[in-house]
Amino acid sequence: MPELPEVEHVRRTLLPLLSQRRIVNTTVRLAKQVWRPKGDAAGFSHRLRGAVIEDILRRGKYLIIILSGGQYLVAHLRMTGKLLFKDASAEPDVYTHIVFRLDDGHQLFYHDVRQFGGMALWDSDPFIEPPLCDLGVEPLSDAFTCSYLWPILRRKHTSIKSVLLDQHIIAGIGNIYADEALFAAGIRPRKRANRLTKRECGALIQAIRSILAAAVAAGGSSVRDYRDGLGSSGSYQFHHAVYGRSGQPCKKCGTVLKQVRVAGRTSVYCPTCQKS
DNA sequence: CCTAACCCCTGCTTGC
DNA sequence: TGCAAGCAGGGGTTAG
Repeated sequence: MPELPEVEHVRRTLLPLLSQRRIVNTTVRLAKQVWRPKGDAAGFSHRLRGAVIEDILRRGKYLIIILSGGQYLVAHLRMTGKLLFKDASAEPDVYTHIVFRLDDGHQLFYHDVRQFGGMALWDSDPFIEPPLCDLGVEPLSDAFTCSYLWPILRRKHTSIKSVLLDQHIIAGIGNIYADEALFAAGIRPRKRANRLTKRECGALIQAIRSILAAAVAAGGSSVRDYRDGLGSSGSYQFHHAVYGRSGQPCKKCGTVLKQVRVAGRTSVYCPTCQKS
């Protein structure tokens, strides 16, 4: 469940290690994880040969590796995906589905137990086409304001939690940070989006900003699977107020935290601190 | 257009 | 102790 903070931390750990490295060989061990050209392991590997990694960007939960020659390697880790920087002697295990060998002998492993993630190779600007062009605002950018979010909330009849998880509205929030932000803003996950007050909208934006920033600084949350580019855990899970704490006392008021299903996701909240 | 449900997948947890 | 069912969930797709 890498969300924005985890993906951003992966980006930051990998960038200095991969920058200016040339991909000398690519081995695809599970073709379905090559999303573009779809399932074409040979074409994917062939086109990557000799490409130099120039930069790594992030948009929402996507990583965009900028390559020489006008190519772009776009990765989405979904639930259990990892991009791991390995030395020359490392051997891929059964969950390592793509192996990139670099000119300095190091390797980059795409590792994904549940095989939900994947990588796409573009030979033109991927930002102007789906799925990247359809993503909503970056929540840590200056564009994430009440004047952006409030008009959207007013026309949404679904739960506020569904809105936070909708990548077309805000890019990068997943189940962990949706629950944490709603707790910090004092709003229950099942509350209808169009029932929020403008004050609550403002509080929610502030909560999302501060929580995501703190989580990035902590290297993300390692709940089950998430590891950064060097295989290290993050530490923000120790700061979770509600996620994964159903049945335990609220850290603010002591009330037992409740668990409900919202938008098909498990959601934990404090019945006292969060208003419906 | 909008919203909810389903599906993909494997490892871990739960319950009998 | 063993085994099966349930759960975890991002996002594309399908159904209503």
